[in-house]
Amino acid sequence: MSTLNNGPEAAPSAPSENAGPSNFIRDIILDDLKTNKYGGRVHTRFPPEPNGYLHIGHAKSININFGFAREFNGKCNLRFDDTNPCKEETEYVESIIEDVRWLGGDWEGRLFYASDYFQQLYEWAVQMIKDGKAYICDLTADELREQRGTLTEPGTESPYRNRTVEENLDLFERMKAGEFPDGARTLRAKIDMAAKNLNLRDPIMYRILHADHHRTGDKWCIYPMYDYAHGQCDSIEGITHSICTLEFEDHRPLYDWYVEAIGIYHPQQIEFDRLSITYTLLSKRRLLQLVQEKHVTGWDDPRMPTISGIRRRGYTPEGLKNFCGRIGVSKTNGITELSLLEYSIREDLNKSALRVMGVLRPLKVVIDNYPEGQVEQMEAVNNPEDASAGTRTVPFSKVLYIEQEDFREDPPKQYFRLSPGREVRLRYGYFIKCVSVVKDGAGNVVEVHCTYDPATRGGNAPDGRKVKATIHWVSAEHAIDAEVRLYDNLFLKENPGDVPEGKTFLDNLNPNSLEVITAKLEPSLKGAPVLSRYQFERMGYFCVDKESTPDKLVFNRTVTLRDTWAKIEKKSK
RNA sequence: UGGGAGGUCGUCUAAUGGUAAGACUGCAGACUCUGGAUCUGCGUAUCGGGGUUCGAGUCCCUGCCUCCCAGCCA
Repeated sequence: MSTLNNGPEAAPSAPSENAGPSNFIRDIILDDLKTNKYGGRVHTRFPPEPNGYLHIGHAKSININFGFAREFNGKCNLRFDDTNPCKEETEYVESIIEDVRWLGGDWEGRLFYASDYFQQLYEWAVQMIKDGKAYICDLTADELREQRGTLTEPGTESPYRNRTVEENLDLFERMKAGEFPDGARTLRAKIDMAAKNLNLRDPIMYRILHADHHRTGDKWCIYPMYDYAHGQCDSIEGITHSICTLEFEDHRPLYDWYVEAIGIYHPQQIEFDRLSITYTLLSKRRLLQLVQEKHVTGWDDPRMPTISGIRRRGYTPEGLKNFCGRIGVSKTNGITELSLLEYSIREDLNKSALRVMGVLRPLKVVIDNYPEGQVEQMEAVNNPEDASAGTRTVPFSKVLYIEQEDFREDPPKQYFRLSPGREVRLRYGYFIKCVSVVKDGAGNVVEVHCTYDPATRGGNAPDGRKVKATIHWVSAEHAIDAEVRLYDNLFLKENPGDVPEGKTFLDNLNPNSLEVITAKLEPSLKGAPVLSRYQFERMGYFCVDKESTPDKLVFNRTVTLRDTWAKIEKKSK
């Protein structure tokens, strides 16, 4: 660390300059590098099963696996764990590829499938049979379950455990040839029916499944189990650090057992904690249920925590990456607050999103002393955080819309916005003062009349007087309509899975997670392309939805801005 | 009551026997043509009990709590 010779030509110090806070996996890698355990290599893999769409939890894993590869000048493969033909589909493969790429994962052409290795896996199984390490078992699923024992009691050995090698070979060959129906027999590893770890009680290596596989079609009717496949796939690909989630901790002894039994290169499995976020469900099974039962419009519904959903919602890869950096990596199973995710997204959007004015819930304002028919082009800053984003003009005229919540006939204490007799600034416009209101039959204010001060053009008063509020607006004549979809949490409870007897997570669904309104937007938004992101000043970040058309703009609210006033108001109640 | 893994501010993460730190949240304030952003300040934590040590979040013993495991799922 200390360089005595720290002149300009001094060698760069330790490779961990951009490493950020430490975590236990990085420590392991660093240590392996130091001891030259893998010849200086770092090679990880991201191994999704194509049985659903990727979600934020996977983003964490992607960041870890591709991140370490990048950090240590290593490699990260994308590998589909497709050993169960009954659940896996090409649609999922395609969405996963798109999502990993969007998140910045670069597999550099190393796109693999467990199914690429079916033949090799089969040959190793034959080898294990010949070595007396595996046998064909005729027990039914029910019988097997009974004989497995329990958490506290050992299992009993299968009556088929001691078949001859010849008989096992013959039966396995015939299993492969399709002679037996689904479930009739299995190939089992001969380990120890009394093992404390249930995974070691003669686990199943192959099962018979007469099902079409999304890639191999009907070539196979026997399929390897996850445990029998995963370590060997890692081994074939030369993976050094096989990083997975905590629930596989119990499987590591089996992972190790297989690669040792076969006698091949032995990668190391390392487990970290799965991500959970408040008010959010991250379980493929339940997300699938939400889709199938149409509680949401699809996997990419912007309320879904899927990558495709949050992409459509307007989240950015950079924001997600920052979030992953903040949550860290450990082995404690905690629950991360949604506010941290939202903070990370806002942080990125604040730097990059163009500012525009849009009125979500319009209230008509007439400026009594503004010349009828006059239109002025007001100059507005596109992004105060980025001068290079430049400026644009926004039309100003006699009749405007402002936000309903920016006017109060009876303003509470601390309310700075427009109210009778009070002067506020229209952003990039003029100071206006409310002189009267028009009400409907029910007594609701439907129109506000103001006067403007021509000397305040652009937003500043030459006499130096101040206003306490600046509000956004659009010119009624020039505004364009847009559908805006306002989202709230999909679930009402911090932990959606926390349900009383007889209820399900569906009972925690937020009935108001989506509100659709028609907003009035400044005309510069005309033709905004799908997926483009904006900040509607003072309201939040919004993203053009894929259903948007040139004739009908559709925006999704990505996330609101921090709203100090809402907090004050809530507190005073 | 078997095996495995964990327990540090409200939340997430650091501290690798030597001053318990950072971020988010919350609260207070400054600034502001976004009640945004930014800035400043404040607050709260080592699961309990023993022990080793000059010194323990860290090592040892013990107790408590939480999570995972009995798919021919991954």
